[in-house]
Amino acid sequence: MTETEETAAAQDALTAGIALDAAAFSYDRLYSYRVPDDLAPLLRPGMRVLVPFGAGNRPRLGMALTVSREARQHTEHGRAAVLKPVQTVLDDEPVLTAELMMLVHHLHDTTFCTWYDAVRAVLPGGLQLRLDEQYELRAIPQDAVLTEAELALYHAAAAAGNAKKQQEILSGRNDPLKQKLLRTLEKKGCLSVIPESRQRIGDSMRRMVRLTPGYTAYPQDYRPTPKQRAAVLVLEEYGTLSVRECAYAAGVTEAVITNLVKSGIAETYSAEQLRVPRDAQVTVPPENTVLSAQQQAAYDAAAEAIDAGKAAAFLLYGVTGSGKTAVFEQLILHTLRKGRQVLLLIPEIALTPQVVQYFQSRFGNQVAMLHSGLSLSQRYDTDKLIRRGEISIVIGTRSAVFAPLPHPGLIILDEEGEHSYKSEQAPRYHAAEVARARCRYHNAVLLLASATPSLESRYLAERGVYRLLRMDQRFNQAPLPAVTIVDMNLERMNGNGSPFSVTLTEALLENLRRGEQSILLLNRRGYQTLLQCTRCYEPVYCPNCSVPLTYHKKNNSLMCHYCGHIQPPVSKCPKCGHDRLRQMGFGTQKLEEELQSLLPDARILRMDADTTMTRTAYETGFQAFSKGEYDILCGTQMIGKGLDFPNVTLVGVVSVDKALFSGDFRSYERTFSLVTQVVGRGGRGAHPGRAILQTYMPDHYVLQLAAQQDYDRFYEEEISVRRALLYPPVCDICVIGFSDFDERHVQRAAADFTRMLTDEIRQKNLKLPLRVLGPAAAGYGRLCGKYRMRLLLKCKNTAEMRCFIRGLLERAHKEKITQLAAIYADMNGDCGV
DNA sequence: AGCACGCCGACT
DNA sequence: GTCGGCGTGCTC
Repeated sequence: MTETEETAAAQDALTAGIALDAAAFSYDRLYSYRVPDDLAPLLRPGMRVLVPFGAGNRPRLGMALTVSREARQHTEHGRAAVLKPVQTVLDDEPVLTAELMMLVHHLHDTTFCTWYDAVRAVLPGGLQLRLDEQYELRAIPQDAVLTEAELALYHAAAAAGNAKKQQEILSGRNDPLKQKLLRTLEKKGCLSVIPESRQRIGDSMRRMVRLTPGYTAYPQDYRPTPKQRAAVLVLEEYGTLSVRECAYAAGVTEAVITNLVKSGIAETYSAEQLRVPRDAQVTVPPENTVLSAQQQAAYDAAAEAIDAGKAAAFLLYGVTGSGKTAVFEQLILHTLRKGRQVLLLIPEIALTPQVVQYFQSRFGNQVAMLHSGLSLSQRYDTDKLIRRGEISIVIGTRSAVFAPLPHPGLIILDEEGEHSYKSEQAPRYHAAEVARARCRYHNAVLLLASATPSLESRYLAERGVYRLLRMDQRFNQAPLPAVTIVDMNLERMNGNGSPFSVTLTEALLENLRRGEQSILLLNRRGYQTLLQCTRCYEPVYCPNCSVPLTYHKKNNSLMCHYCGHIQPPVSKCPKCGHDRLRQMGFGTQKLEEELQSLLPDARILRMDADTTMTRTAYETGFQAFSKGEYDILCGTQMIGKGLDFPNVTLVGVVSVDKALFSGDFRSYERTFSLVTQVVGRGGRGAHPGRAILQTYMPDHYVLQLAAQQDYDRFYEEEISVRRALLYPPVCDICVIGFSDFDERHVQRAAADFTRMLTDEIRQKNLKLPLRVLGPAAAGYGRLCGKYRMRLLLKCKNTAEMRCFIRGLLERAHKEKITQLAAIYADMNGDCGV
């Protein structure tokens, strides 16, 4: 077809808008492809395709976001752009719903990611495709001239014993040289390369067996052998079984079943097998729950909004122990009765088992959990059940916000201020933002809940964006623990060098005597947190990070908590060679040890990232503690969350002082939240609780307010600081991050970018409010061997501003700054670390 | 990222 | 004259 013919024929050609996999930010856009006539009936938006891309027309994976008949697009010169054709359609059915495609656009508009980054985020987990190649040798054409290397590879492959060996020899994975040979061989006609997409996960099927209607009607017409007879008896008893189970139950091999089928006595068929448990029983009917007056008021407000069928957002501020979970439960019941589904997000994977258990005991098999810790096949099956409408309640972590529920009516974010709701990789989204977009789309209700709402959410509630619901009384009027602040300076002056103040020690002993449980918080894991030279005072640093190494006693090694580096302990200072090092600080391991020697009879459970590597460890730990198998639970912040422990009457905060000064403007907020939550763990049952807060800064207002559980005062204090210093939520902050293994590269990239930014502001005569801070080394200047710098842009997060930043990133690539260092932009991301 | 195009020096 | 170095620019 000549170009003119093609132009005429293509006036209203079927065109697909494709998001390309593995496209770098600099050339990422929606590419238009022609849909050939034979693929036109197959291709719909939300399906994956292979398309030829670039000068070499190498097949690329892509997602069709639009399929439409539209007039031909034109290039700048007015000449009709010649579109390449879609090569293969990979899905039979769309894998993305219209709503998920809306979310792809939303993510792309708001988070400086590529189109396919956004696609990957919303794509149900089990559906990730991998691109692969298959090779077929052809006869060498007569006129072909091959190089020696080409000939060698060709003959090696031709001599391979079998097809599998041949593929192995030819496979050019991770071998650029071989890749090149394969391309030239293909060009010379000696080889065909067939692109293949591999879906690693599919439906799991099981061979089932049952008796035939013929046999059931006239069993006397058949003559089974004795072994077959045994299998028939099993089938008569159970009706239908898997072939395997049947053979096992009858004590015969599967060959016997095969013969049963041959003789027409039985028949087999395949049935779907789910790789997720579906055996939950309702033991606590939610209809029986009785709410307190405050709970009822919060429930009524949200339930009314659900009935109204219009998008609405609530911030539920409920003090620790006010019974938020019961409100969730009743709102879920209400939503299900409307025929709609519910999404409940929680901040940590480790919390899912107990939360899922709570809701499964009330809603049975309608509940499923979804998080990145599931195996691909579990995710695949869960997604399938959700799409099919067999799941009405999804409980999960951040990524579950994309769960393909057909028509959610309620989305809940529990502990909404937790920073795990913000993704730290592209797409750098916040689950609350995505949830808001989903609620707008479905006219659903968003419920953000916390005992210590983030400043951002509380601010939005004040501005009327969220409706504020308050629950400031504890359920059953249980009193808040009485908090004592202990000045550790006085303890040291009085000669107490141990991590436990006299007050805390006595309280622990008292609790032990009474048979009541205690919780101890220390936000440092490991044994000793620092190894320091006694001459030059230099701590022993991680070779890859600007972080001191932590000594772990269990494996007698020094570990880095950021990059995972492990090394044997050193006996000489790496800096000055001095051979006397002293161990400083203490972590949860040492805390446990000292606690044990202080209270030899106490049964102590330690929980931190080291003891809860597996999720079951967390679950069994929590269960054992709530059953009373331990007296004391000590650990890092993870013990501050989770469900009730009614028998806990003492909460001790051993130390959180360091958290107050982590270098992030949010460090006060986080510390307040941590202390408030862990203090609120106590005194939920019959006995009143007490809390002891050890600190070297007893007068610090954050600790004072946390001790009083006075969130409102804390908010007022903190918001005035944010106003004065211009920090979120009063403005937005966009972090521009730079990183590379070479320190000078990072410095030059950051400097060049900043220069370019100032130039761009002047040139474009930018009217948007913008204040530039930095560039400066990131909190930890080096992590995992990479040097890191950052530039902070205080700005207003508008479409215009994002467009400006996007432009900067593109220009950074054009000016080759991205060759010096990796650059990312993150709106309202983490400004510390 | 990959690939082609194009403009320079070293070679048959 | 031509082969191949890699700097530059584009990718529907």
